[in-house]
Amino acid sequence: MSSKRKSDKKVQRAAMLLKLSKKGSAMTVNQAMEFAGYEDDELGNQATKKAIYRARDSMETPEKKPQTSRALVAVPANEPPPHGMQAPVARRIVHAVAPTAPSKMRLTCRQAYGQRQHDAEQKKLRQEIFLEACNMWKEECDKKEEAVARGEKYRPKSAEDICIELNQQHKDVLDKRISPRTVREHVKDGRVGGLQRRGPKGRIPEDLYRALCDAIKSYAILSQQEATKVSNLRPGLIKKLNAVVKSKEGPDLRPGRKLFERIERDVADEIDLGKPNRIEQRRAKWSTYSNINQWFTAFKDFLVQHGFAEHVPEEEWAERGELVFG
DNA sequence: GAATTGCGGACAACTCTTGT
DNA sequence: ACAAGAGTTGTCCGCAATTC
Repeated sequence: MSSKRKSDKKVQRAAMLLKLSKKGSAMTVNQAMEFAGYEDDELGNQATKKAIYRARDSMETPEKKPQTSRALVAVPANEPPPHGMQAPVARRIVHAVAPTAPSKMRLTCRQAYGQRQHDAEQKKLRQEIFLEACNMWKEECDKKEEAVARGEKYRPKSAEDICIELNQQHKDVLDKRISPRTVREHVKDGRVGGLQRRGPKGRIPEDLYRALCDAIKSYAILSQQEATKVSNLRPGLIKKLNAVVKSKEGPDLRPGRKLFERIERDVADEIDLGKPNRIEQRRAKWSTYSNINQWFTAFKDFLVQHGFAEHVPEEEWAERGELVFG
């Protein structure tokens, strides 16, 4: 077989893989080339890639990519959900292995709370890193502009490189990397404030929304300190929030659990609505009168026993106090 | 060849509808 | 009244094509 025919076969194989991968999972052209038998040094060849694209396009039109449900990972009970559940790479792998919708598996309360807290922390961290990337790239763009104005040449660091650098720096703590695509868009549009949440804007003004978050946070923290309302804290809060929504004039808000869930997501890293504050509960227990009294009695005995102080008879306490140091 | 951009799917947050 | 699913809409971001 001639080398040309061999190479044609590889192009056809890669094109077929690329086409088939569109049906259930996304495969990059490089991956298709690897599977088709191309060597590592051939993977960067643009001409070959173009030939593969042409071959793919000349094949019959692939079926429309089916809608896939979110990747759901089964988590053993009583264990927090694993980190990295939402990594984009993982999503694609799940699609490739199971294109049909997997049956949903409910998380336990503890897993769900753990997941919410983890998500909120990740959101904050990602926001900070994203802002840093935007600032860095903007600085590079400004430098380039200034250099051009002076008639000089300046090769700016690319958004891609900046993101690679930051993602590498934070790879141990960041589940989902930041994308240079988004950094470029934000800087070009002059957007400040970092990543915005997806979806339409809510109807509640920002200051009111923050006030609601603070109110729920305070209420939850106080309840947790009592450590007595574990079982009904969440539903109780939903009912109270609904009552507030219904009683106030302003934006047309409908009562329901959705608003509460939104607030819960936003404050999840600061409180945990599913558990009593055991540490606070213990602290409260320690700080009772009898405990403090016991500590001081023991401390008094220690001081007298080791000769740091002298015990005063009870009838002289009013005049000299309970202990005399010296 | 590296960097950027257009396209489109995925996703998230919302509203609306329907069933209980 | 409430829960759950469907539908809608705006944003994010991966891929491939295009530009520099």
